[in-house]
Order: sequence, then structure tokens, then C-alpha cells
Amino acid sequence: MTETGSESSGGDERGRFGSAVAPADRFDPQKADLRWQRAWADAGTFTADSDSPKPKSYILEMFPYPSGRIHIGHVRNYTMGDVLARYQKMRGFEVLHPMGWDAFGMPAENAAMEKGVHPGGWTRQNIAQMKAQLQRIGFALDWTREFATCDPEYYGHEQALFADLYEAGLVYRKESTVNWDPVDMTVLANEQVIDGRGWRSGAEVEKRKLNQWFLKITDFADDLLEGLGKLEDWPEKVRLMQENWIGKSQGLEFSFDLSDGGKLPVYTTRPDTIFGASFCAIAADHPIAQGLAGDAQVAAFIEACKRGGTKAAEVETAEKLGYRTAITAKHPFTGEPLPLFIANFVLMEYGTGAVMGVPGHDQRDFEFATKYELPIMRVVATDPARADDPFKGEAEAGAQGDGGVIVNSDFLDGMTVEDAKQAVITRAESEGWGEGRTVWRLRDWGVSRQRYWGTPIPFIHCDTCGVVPVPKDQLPVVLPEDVTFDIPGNPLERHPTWKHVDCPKCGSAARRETDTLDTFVDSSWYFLRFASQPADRPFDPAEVAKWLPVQHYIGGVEHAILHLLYARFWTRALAHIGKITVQEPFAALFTQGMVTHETYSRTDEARGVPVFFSPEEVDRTSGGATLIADHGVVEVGRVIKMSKSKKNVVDPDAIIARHGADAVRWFMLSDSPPERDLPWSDAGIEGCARFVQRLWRLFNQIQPAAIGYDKPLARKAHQAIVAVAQDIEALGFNKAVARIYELTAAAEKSEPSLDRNFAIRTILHLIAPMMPHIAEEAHARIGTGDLIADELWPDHDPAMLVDDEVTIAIQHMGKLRDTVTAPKGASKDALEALALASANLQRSVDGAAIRKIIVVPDRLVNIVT
RNA sequence: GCGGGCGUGGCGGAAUGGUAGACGCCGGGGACUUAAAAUCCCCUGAGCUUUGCUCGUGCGGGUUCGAGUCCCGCCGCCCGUACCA
Repeated sequence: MTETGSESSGGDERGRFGSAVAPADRFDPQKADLRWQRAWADAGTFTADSDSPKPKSYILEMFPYPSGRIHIGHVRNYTMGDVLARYQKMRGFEVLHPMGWDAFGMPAENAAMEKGVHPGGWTRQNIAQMKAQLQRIGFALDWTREFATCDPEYYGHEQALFADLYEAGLVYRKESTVNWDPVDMTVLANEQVIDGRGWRSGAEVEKRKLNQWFLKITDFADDLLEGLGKLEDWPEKVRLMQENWIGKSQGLEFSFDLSDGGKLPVYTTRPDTIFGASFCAIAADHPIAQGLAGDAQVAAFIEACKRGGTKAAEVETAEKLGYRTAITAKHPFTGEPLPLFIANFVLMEYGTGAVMGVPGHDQRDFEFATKYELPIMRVVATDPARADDPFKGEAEAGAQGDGGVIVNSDFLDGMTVEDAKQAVITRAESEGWGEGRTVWRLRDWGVSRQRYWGTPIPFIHCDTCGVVPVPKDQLPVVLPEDVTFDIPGNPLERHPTWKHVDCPKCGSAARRETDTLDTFVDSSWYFLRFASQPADRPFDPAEVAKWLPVQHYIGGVEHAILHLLYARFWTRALAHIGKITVQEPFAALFTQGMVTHETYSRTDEARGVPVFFSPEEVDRTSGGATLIADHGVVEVGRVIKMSKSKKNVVDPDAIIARHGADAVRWFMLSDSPPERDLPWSDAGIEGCARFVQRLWRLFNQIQPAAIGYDKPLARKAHQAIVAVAQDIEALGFNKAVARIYELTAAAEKSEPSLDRNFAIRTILHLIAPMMPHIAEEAHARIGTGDLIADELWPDHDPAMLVDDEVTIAIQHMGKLRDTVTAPKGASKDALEALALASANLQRSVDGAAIRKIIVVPDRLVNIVT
């Protein structure tokens, strides 16, 4: 029992930081926050030492795009990472917790167009502002490793890596489709296409082909897929999404003989339904379609297919259109002539750009067949007896597992879907007209962007030598500063001198590549640059090996596929060419939810559109919602993601100025589970600010002269040490917060004792990763005198974790009838006897014969009658 | 369209198949105060014939002694959909 009171008496010790702090009734975050932020910076508390003998831990949050100001969503993201980083440090790890800037991208160019500023200047200014904001929240970041992807030192190394991948054959050029704005004469991002029109010009967008740079991510498709299986600490949903995105499928590729003497190779994942085929369809940009374009009608149809943007959601929800050619395709088994269509829903990128249409068992084909009055045949049924059942207005997938059986299909009749697939493939292969083939949904990564504010692609186009990489000693290819954005299009393209260079090979006049790299390339290796930053190389492989993989990677679920897949690919590609040894960059991934807020609006009668008001303009104190300006009622809208257009954003600066960093951090961790959305509320943040003061009062109640013990409280403290640690490790911050509230309440209510002092000091350490400023301030007064950020997580006594009494639920037929207290570990017989003795239970049973008694030790007894 | 997720009091949420609603917010009552703020204490899912009982985890079924949790079928909302980052 004595060990529970084994905390040091500690009251009048004053260490390095102790004398600086005067006792106060209230905790003053405005003074304390800055004091401790300076103390950490001066002491280099969070500077990672790669030569430390301690085990390493790399904690990383997805670095921000410097859009202007820190968003409350950033605060949530970085608070979670910060708690982990500080906790890991308390657990004895050498922690790397860096921060940088994903600084290239379209918003900077938009700002340049709208405000006439330079994208670089605008970006740098935003970075300075956002860095100051992050520092004001007290994040335990190693700022010595900060960089921005728009630093030539960073993108120069990226250019070198890109050239290395080119040399290794992982980079190539090919034609691909972009959104083209025919009025602004420029390429549009999908985001810039709204309802099929350019966002500035309002012109109807067209698809246009352009020669572009690609990375061979498909070479790694199998490996990326297989690697998912080993990522145990990734959310199941993200692994599933990536798996579906990669989309490995086994199917049959075979050729139809065409009536014009040609052949039509098609790919299908459902060869079992081949007897249900009633037409064939090819993409508008399929060679056969192009060959028919001499006909004006065909040309017009192909032209019509070009309308609209390239978004998958748009393409696939568009009305299905087909053009029936004069050509027919001969069915390989029946010899039937099937009509050949050009169709807007067939994609040239997937398979062979041609499909066999099986309307009965594919929904798209069903709609198409209905529209063009093609036969819809049943070849899969739940039962052979139902081979001629009609369809109920939609296709029946008849997938495996549904117990489907093949019907109306000659030699396949009676087989399962799976067996029939194999049978058709076997037959096609033995007869030589087709073969089994694995096809991936994943496409190669197009990295060309026709924009200024990105990493210049380090290549030169020479009429004699073709595509020539810029020699390594001429890197970085730096963006020119003197550019203008007053007209649409890529300023690099129209810059007077920048693109005119001599060919590095033959010396004749040549042109610099004016495309820049997708910003996803920048974010595909930044975590390696954080680990080590030599001037002459992108990274030092030995240093990378020390820190990687990232132990916890935290960011929004919106990155579940693209960013995370590209980063996994880039890391593998670098390993493939021998630059690093690590294959998977992120050992554990956590995807956090958004911060949301309700909206306030009124309908503008004249225009019939809602006008939104910001939270500061609205008074919500009286239960309703009124506009402060005119006291009129405003409508309270759904709780949605914060966005400028809905004016439902809250500014972290204003909140920190009011309540301090710790209250904001605590709010970010409280209530909502971190993977779910967090609704912002003023009442919530005020509650957190109150709790900060409540803790402050408690911390001042350490009594150096206290004597005696309080075993129940000590037990709670020991249990909390273990539980909070487990919760933090599982990123269950909301649960950790709840446990701290419970222990705090218990400590407040208890009488002074050695154990109470212990409980208070325990709380101080448990909150240290979450509310580091008040923790330092209190620790300076009641702790060892050193920084609490440098202290270790408290030890616990295993003997104190178990209660000696438990509450047993007594049920009749699964319904609660009574509860009793029993010693922990009581025997089944004893529990049974206790249950049967319950008057409430007896009344419920009412003399009925007992058929069964279920006893769950330390939990419940259920009487079954 | 396709892929993925989520749905529990007035609100955010908790709950290895085992006492649904821990903890926080809001609200109500009380203490302290000349008063207010701050603080502290108590109550707070709905209903009823209130020693206790019934209902209740988006909707409809099912498995089980026992289902928020597992299975089947729906509904709603959110995220991604390859040039937003």
C-alpha cells in the first residue's frame, strides 16, 4: 500500500523554470502560452536528433497547402499528431515531428489573376502567416527541418528524381485527354469545370488530346495491391478503396470477326455471359471509329462524344448514346451477327476500348439495349427452372455468391458463374481465338500540368534529338520570376526567353518543356526530405532508413486514394532504382474527420438565393438565431464542412486570443471520435476553457503536508495512467479526455491525502501531451522544476488496476431485473445463488420452471424460463 | 454511375455479442453573493397504473438465453471518382 503514496513531497522545490512563475488564482494563457513556447524553442525541446541512441518515432501530419490562414481543420489534424508526438517523447522515443508546406498549386495562380500578385510572393506571405499561427498553438514541431515544395532546393531534387525515373524507364509520354476551354484557349482542371462549362468563360468544355508525361504506376499495380495486405495499421476502408481503385480483374480477351473483314478485340470480366451478348460497342476514339469518321454522321457523333468534361462521375451519369455502324461482329459460338455501335460510355483507357454488350447482366448495357431496342437475353438465373423469367426493369448481375446458374448457353448450361468463366476461357484458348487476361482499372499517372506554379519538368525538346533530359548539373530548372497572369493560359508557354534553350546533346536551338509536374509529385516524397536534407542529394538513404517508415501518418480521408497511392508508388519506385530501402512509407495511417459548423442564412427575396452570415454576425445566446446587426431572425442550416462560401468558418486566431491554445487543443480532442466530423460550437470551447481553469485550481491544491491514504482514488489514478495511454495509442482521444474528466472529478471530491497529491500529479502528466502550456505552468510550481515536455509518462502499479468488487446484472430472459454487488472472481454457483435470491427476479420469474441459467463471470446472470 | 463510410437522448458521443446513454455541452432546480460573474451541489431518453413496469440505438426482417454490436433487404447523409489539395 505504501507504493501508492510514493510520490515525492516536492512542494518547495524550484527548478530551472520554477522561479519564473508566480502563483495566481487564474491561469492566464495569453502570458503562459508564449512563455512556454519560447522555453521549448530556446531549449530545442522538439529538435529531432538522428544520432540519439533512443528508439525513433516519426510522427507526421499531411503538410498543409498555404492557402492563407490556418483553418480549424488544420488545428484538429495537427493537434492529434502533436499529442502523439509529445506522448511518444514521454515514452522515451526520439521523435521526429516536422512541418513544411505543399506550396505549389492552382490557388496561387488564381490569386495572381485576381489580385495581380506574384504566386511566389503570395505563397511566401501565406507561409509566414500560417507558421506564426501554428507556433501560437504550441505544436511540438521541429522547425529546423521546415521547407516548402516551391523552394528551388526542393523541386530541383525532385527534377533529379524524375530524371532518374525516366532513365529507369518509368517515365514516358503519350496522348491523353484534357478539358479544353475553347474560349479561353486553355486547359481546365476538373475543378474548373462546372456543369460542363469553363468557370471563367462559361463556354461549353470539350475533350481534347494532348501529348503528356506519364509515370508507370501500373508496373507496380500488383505490388501496390499486395502491399495493402501488410498494412495492418491502416484503416480497413482505405485499404479497400485502394484495392478497388487498383481494380485487378481476371477476364477474357478475344476478338470478334467483323463483317468488313477486320477483327475487334474486346475484353470482358464476364465471359460466362457470352451467350447473352446482343451487341458490341467501341469508344469514340477507338481506331475503328476513327476510321469511319469519313462519314459525316459518324464524325458528328464522335464530335458529340467530345462534349463535356473528363470527370468520371459526369461521363458515367451522362445519357447513354450510341451510333449504329453498318458493321456487324460474328459471335464466336453462335455465329450470330451482332450490331457494332460507337458508344459514349465505352472508355478507350480500360481494356481494349471495346466491349461485348450483355444487357441482361450489366446495368449500363441494359439501359443501352432498352434505348436502342436490342434483345435482352437471360443467361444467368437463380434456378435452371427460371431460365425464361423476365427482367424487372434492370439488369441482374448474377455475380458469384448469389448462387446463380448459367442458362440458355449451350455447353455452359447448369454451371456456376465461376465454372462457366473458366470453361469459356479454356475453350477460347484451346481454339485459339482468345485468352485469359488480367486487367487493371488503375491507369498510369499523368503528371503533366499546363500551369506555371509547379515544378518544371526537366526536359528539352530538340527537333534533331527528340526529348532530352536536362543534364543533372544544370538542375534545378528554375521558374522564371517575370511572368504575368493577365491572360489565360500557361505563362511559361508565352514567356519571351525562358523556353528557348540549346539542346544539351547537339547544341542546336531547342525548346524547354513548359509543362509542370502535378503537385501530387511534390507530396509523394516530402516525408523523405524531412528525414534528412543534404544539399547535394534529395535525401541521405542512411538517415531515411533510421526514421522511415512514418509511425503515424494523419490526414483527411479525402486523400485515401490518390495522394496515399502515389506516395506508396513513388517510394517503391525509388526503392526499385536503389535510392532507398523502404517500400512502404507509412506504417500506420489515420484519417481524421472534418470540423463542421451550422450555417446562418436568409433568402434574398429579389434573387431567390440564400445569403449567408458568419458566426460572428449571429447571436445564438437566446436559443434562436438572430442577426446582431438588425435583430432579425436568421435560418439555422445544416451542420456542414466549413467553407468560405457558406461563411460558416471560425478563425482559430480569434479563439486562441480569447481562450488560449490549450482550450482549443482540448476542444479538438474532446467529444467527437477523431475519425468522425467535429461540429464546432461556442458553448463547447467555453466548456473547455472552464475546464482549463478547473484544472488550474486543482493543481494548486497539492498539499505538501498531506498525510494518509485514499486507496479508491489511487486505484482510479493508476487505472487512468493505463487507460489514457491505451486510448492515446489507439488515437481514441475523446475517450482519453472522458477518463481525465472522471479522474479530475474524483480528485476534486476527495479529502487531502498522499494519494490525492499523487492523483493530482498524475492528471498533470496525463494532460501534458494535450494541454502542454498549463501543464508546464503548473509543473513549474508543483513538479520537478524541469520541463514537463522532457518528463516520462508516469508508471503504474499493476496490483492497483483491479477492483475487488464488481456489479453483477441479473436478467430474466435477457431483461434486466436487478443488480447486485459481488466480490471479483466469485464462482458461478455463488453468482447463481445471488441471482436467485433477488426479490425482483423472483417476482419476474413468478414461479415458472427454470430451463437454463447463463452465468458470465463478473458480469451477469441470465435466468431462462 | 461506380467505390467507400456513417446513422444511438435536445446536441457531441460511450458501450471485448452481456446493466444502452460513460464523459462533455445545453437545460432545470438549489447554495454562495447586496447583485452579477465565477464556483459548488442535485436533476435531466420517452411513457406509465412509479417498491416497479413498458418502450427505445435510421427503417423492415433474421440468428441468439441475450443484438447498438452479427446476417439479409431498404432509406438518408457524407467522402472519393484520376487536372482541387
